[in-house]
Amino acid sequence: MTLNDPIEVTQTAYENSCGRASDPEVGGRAIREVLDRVGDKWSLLLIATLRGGRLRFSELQRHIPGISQRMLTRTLRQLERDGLINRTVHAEVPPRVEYELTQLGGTFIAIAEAVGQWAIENHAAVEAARAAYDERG
Amino acid sequence: MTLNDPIEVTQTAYENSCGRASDPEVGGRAIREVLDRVGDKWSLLLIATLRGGRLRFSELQRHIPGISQRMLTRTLRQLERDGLINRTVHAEVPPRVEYELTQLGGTFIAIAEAVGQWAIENHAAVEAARAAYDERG
DNA sequence: CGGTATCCCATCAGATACTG
DNA sequence: CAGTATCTGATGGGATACCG
Repeated sequence: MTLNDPIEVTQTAYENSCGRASDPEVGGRAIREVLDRVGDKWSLLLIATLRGGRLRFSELQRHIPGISQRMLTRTLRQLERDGLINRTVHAEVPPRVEYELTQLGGTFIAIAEAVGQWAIENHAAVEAARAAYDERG
Repeated sequence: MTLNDPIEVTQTAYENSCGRASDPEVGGRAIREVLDRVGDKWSLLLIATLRGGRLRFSELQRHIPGISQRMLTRTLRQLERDGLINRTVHAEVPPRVEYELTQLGGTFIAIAEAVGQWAIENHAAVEAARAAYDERG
């Protein structure tokens, strides 16, 4: 499979990726690979926030309430290392640093969309399930 | 939703979910809610593994190499509490316990598919980006 | 078979202080 | 402005032993 293949989720591709196919470990590793990359507390949110275009450090901090300076820096560095975002330092005083999704990072937006969408549609059901479970003890 | 439906996300729904809309915090919470639920090391993999139908505890353990008994139990309990899987205890000796996706859990399969698919298509590019980043220092 | 209970360590992540 | 450095408590998760 090449990088230029269209993104379409075929049954075969899924079987290869999710643990019931001939080699169950392939899918397990694939899923955990991507989770190790963007399954943390802030990565997905950062990708989603950068969807609209480049933003500078302080703008990201404002767009993502609750993130600490330390975690913003760390998450940005990790995403940069993984090739999902670009970091541009402008030689000015005061310094200006801008971040934007790479093309590779852009391919992940569909995932972020799907996750956000699922949350909106189903969080009420999950809350209800929790309440029921906790009440039963 | 059936398993073969494409993942379709409307622009409006996305804007509501990903931090550039009128209330940025809504999307942030939505995404982190679902990540807190299935963003851990094993949940998504478990959901993917249960896609093909009900499995008992020991079968799950065999299907997911590397998971400890403790983490399998913990993850199953959490997913059960959140209403994503059902746990059925058969009153037999020796005991038999089976797990299966609920309807709500089934709606999450599309996410698992998308994540697995993305990993397969892009993990080579990510590896290359990492190597390049690390070489530059 | 399908779990619990306990111990232990690595990593995560917030707070705070400092810097080019 | 955009970080780095350090400290600290919280959480994650494996290993092991035991149980109904």
